[in-house]
Amino acid sequence: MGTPDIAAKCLKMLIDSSMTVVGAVSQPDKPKGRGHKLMPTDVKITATDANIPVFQPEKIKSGELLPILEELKPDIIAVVAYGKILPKYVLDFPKFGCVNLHASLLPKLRGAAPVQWAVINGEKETGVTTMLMDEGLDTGDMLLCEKVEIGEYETSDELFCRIAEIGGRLLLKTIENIENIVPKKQPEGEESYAPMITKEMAHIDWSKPTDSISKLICGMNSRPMAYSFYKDEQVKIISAEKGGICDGENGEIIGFVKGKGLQVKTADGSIYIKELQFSGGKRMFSEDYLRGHSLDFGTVLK
RNA sequence: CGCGGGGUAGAGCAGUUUGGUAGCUCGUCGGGCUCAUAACCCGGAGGUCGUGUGGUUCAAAUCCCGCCCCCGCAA
Repeated sequence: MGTPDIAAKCLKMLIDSSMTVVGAVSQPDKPKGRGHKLMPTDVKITATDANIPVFQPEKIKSGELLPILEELKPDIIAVVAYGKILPKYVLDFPKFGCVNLHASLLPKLRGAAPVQWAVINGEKETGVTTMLMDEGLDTGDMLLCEKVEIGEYETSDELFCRIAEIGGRLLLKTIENIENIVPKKQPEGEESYAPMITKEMAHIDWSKPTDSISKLICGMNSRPMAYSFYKDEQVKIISAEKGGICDGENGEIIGFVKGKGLQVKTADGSIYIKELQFSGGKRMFSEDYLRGHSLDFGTVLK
């Protein structure tokens, strides 16, 4: 059971393994993208390609999944970013339970956006954990886990990519050895949460320190992308590099430094904006942007 | 039928309203200057203006029609 790309990647790994995948469950297709076109979910695409039956119930809380479970008779259910809480009747159905892959070292960063928050918080490492699901939010007993390092300027997207790979392998390993792995309770007192990322969280506060802004920019890449306002116009800051101390107001565009980018002052230093994107425009290096547009230096980004 | 912006030289843009010589900044190549530092001056190369062998016209980057692609918002 799963929905987006990471789930599809795991599904693909399971399909290619010695396991028999009897069916896939995904969120219903929703209109998305420009023009509100109905798009199939990534899991649906992968499953369909492999001729595996796909089910997309609107609701599952009140038993909607039961007939499907009874027909497929799964020994185990793998869940990756499905997007709905699983009710007890589903959790209890398979002989070996429901195994979930979560992109953090539990009990840290439980919730919807563990990868982004690991980056935004400036963690040096995070990881992936597989667990036996219970009715709580990422509270099940842990099966296997693996650490993953986070690079200095690594974006959420890049990290996600690596985590999908590592996580997929871990999930496979967990399922293959499910009978021999002893579940461990999650240690208490170390819980933290990673709520869904909202647009507002991506709004850069230039009165914060350089490190924290730099991490926000990486963490919000590529969705929703950190942003600020230049004279009432929204600018997405795609990538940036940390810079040294300079004079000026927080958020002020100090100038342009060749090979680095637009220098903007922060609480304790500055940041060089390498790539940016104005609304309606496409993303480009700040150097390229300045060839066709003029920016007033001294303007304070809000 | 969600709303909107755009495709012009290697890059970023103007020109389209009011059809009539293909323009600007950067880069690049050649030369000069020697400090004015997102450095300056002079000169050169580089473009089927997304696409149709589309329509209108004496004449289309510009007006009309079809198609392709990119991007912002909203979901």
